[in-house]
Amino acid sequence: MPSKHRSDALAAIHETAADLHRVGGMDQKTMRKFDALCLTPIQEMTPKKIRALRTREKASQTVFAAYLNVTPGLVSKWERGEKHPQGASLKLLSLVDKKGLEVVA
Amino acid sequence: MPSKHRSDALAAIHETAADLHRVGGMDQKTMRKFDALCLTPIQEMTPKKIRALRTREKASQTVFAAYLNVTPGLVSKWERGEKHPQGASLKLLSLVDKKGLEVVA
DNA sequence: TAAAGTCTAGCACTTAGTGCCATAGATTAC
DNA sequence: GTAATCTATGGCACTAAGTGCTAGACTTTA
Repeated sequence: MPSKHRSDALAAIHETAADLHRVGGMDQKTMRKFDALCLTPIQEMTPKKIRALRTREKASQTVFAAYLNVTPGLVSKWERGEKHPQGASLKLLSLVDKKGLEVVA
Repeated sequence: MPSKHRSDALAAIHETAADLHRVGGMDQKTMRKFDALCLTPIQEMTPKKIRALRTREKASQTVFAAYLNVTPGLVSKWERGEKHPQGASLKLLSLVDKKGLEVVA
């Protein structure tokens, strides 16, 4: 069940080939919508994936939490399925998944 | 009023010079606490700073929100001071502030 | 003139996230 | 051997961040 706002970005791209051909004429300031297309899709994060991610980075829950600017207790809850990251938290986890902990340092 | 968990990372570092000298002997897997020290401090984000940040990146609220995986409405609320980003959201904004929108693409 | 993008705004609502504390199993120090 | 520290779980109460929806006004593009 993809939430509505997820498709807002996609909705912003209901421009067809006509726009694409125009991209060449855009200066860097206005080709925002096109950039949005290049966002890495965000997959859901299961408890197992989160823990695997953290252990892959060889960080304790406390340290991992510090990197994400959240509480250690929350990381524990994520890994036990008590709470489910979404929005900015999910984005941050995806970032770490893709690029490693260092990028958020 | 720095929240408690903010100092957890710092609390994890109540190791003195004795530990620091030991760092040389640590392998990469266990020098976590030391890494935590290198986290860029997170400053609070005022509405003005958020808007300045977004306009600096030349993104509409909708596109900006897409990057952060939040709703456009929330970005609007941040910029009007109706809601205050914290935790993962704040971390994400700080990241964009420091490294630009591209790093979260 | 219409269509679409941009932002504000309000309202109802859910639940993520915090704070605190107590427990217990590992490690490490002394 | 035992005290300290790190580790993680778990519970409980609570706040407010964040979502969803919708309508309005303004500006830009076609």
